[in-house]
Amino acid sequence: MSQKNFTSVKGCGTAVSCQDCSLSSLCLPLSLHEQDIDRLDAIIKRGRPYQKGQTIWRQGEDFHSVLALRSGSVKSFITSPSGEEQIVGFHFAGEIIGLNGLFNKKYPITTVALETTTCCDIPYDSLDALADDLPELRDQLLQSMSQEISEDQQMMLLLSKKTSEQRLATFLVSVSERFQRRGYSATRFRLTMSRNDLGNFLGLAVETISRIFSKFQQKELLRFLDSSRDIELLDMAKLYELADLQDTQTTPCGKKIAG
Amino acid sequence: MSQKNFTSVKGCGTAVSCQDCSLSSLCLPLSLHEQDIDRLDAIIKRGRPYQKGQTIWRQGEDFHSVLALRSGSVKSFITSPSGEEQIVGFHFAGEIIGLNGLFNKKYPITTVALETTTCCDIPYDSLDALADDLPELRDQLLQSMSQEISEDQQMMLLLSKKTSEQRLATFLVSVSERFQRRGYSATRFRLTMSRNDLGNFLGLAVETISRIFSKFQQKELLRFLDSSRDIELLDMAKLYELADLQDTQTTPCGKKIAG
DNA sequence: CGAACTTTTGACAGGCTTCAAGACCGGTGG
DNA sequence: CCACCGGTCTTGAAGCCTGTCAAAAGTTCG
Repeated sequence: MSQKNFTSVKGCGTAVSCQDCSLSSLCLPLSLHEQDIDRLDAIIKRGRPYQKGQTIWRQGEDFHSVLALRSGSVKSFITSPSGEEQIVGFHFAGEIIGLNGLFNKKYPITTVALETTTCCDIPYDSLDALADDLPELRDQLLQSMSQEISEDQQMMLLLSKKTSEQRLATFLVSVSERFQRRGYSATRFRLTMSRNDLGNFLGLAVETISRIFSKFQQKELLRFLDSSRDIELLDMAKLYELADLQDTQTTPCGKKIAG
Repeated sequence: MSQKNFTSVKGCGTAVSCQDCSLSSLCLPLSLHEQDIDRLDAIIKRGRPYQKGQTIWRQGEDFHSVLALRSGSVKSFITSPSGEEQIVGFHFAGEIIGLNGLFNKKYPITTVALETTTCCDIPYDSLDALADDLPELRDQLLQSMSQEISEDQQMMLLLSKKTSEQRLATFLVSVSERFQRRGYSATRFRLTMSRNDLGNFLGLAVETISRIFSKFQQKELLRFLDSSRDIELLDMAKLYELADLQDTQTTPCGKKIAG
């Protein structure tokens, strides 16, 4: 099964500068002046891609930089002392991850690539220094984190109050909105995470995820294309109704594009 | 039933400046110079106390300021379109609330006093201006939010993976640590929230909360003093074991003192 | 092509919710 | 001071949603 186009990022090759990157409007929605963007551009390191399953950073590791995802997708999870794992978010191209390593200067989560993933590495020391001069950048960082808090709290509501059907509907609608905002189809996309990951994230067993997907197909709310990972949403209205979503500004089930 | 001493805050009357406030080491853990504290002090407004049940701000309201709680306690919750409410945190004296209103310039949560509560009002415009000059203050704000993200994510794990007993144990141990850090007893304190609030927060029915408390009393893990709100923890070791807590830096079930 | 993994589907069980009723508590007024 | 009332808390019984166990079908990749 080949990677679908709508999850890949074009026009942002390894040599491209921030200013020319097609993601700049996503990962740099702040109103930076051209020269400021150049300064940010100067501190960014473009590393080699992470392969599927590769760990980007591990919980407890020293915090050193934040990453702007240029293509691909990742999952982040926390691990309890007894070994229980909880996925706390999926992230796609155009999103910035790792900011929550700020507290305590250690990454509080483990982040793993769900597919081949490329990203821009932004050393935090440099970012911090740059933020000294640029109030807009500071605001951007604060807002990103503020938004993440809201999203996590909506996840708390999901995990605490919603039924399995509502949870999956919420997830699908949220992901749909994120893709749409990024210019891709809102109704057809690839789920790069396994059913297992999905269940873990939504607080459900794998089997339950599978069952709800089957039920949704019977109800003709959605269907799968070539594989069980390529999905088409057929009845957005019903899905939205099921989801009982807060508003269009923040959604649970992973972070939207900052800003 | 009179208010227990260990939840009240002494030496921080209405006329006291930040510098002399007994909470300064809690709500101002940042390494501000004396003159900087004076500047912060100057922008803080000390309003009249909120009564039990009174709303401090409502979800969707325009964001204008953050609050430093000087005494009392509050609960914060989000409301879904269908009216479902989810408590996302309890806050006690020495904690700063409202920072997550930053994103979108609206409060994403409703906050209500659980008892008579006094607080310092910090207008965000002033705080923002002050942060321009004080890198330490900026770091403090970022770290507070970063910490809250970690705590919310541990709540996700709790809601997604833990049993009812583990949830309640986690809550008790977390609250205990927060009180201890503030200099109060780690084993005897007053639960200012109702069983209903507790259940809502932990994703359990009121009846379940009640049943687990009974079970914990049978097991002699804890006992209640005069009322069902005044608790004494008898077996911290067992409670910790049950809780399966991440580490001592961040705990779910509400925010610790920032810093 | 085969091994390992993922996904689906069925049967059953269990933890928690729901429903119901009674006990307890805290505040009010006679 | 005490009786009363509304709300909170506790306890029991029954039911359901979701998890667990098991097995088969589908998918991926060397």
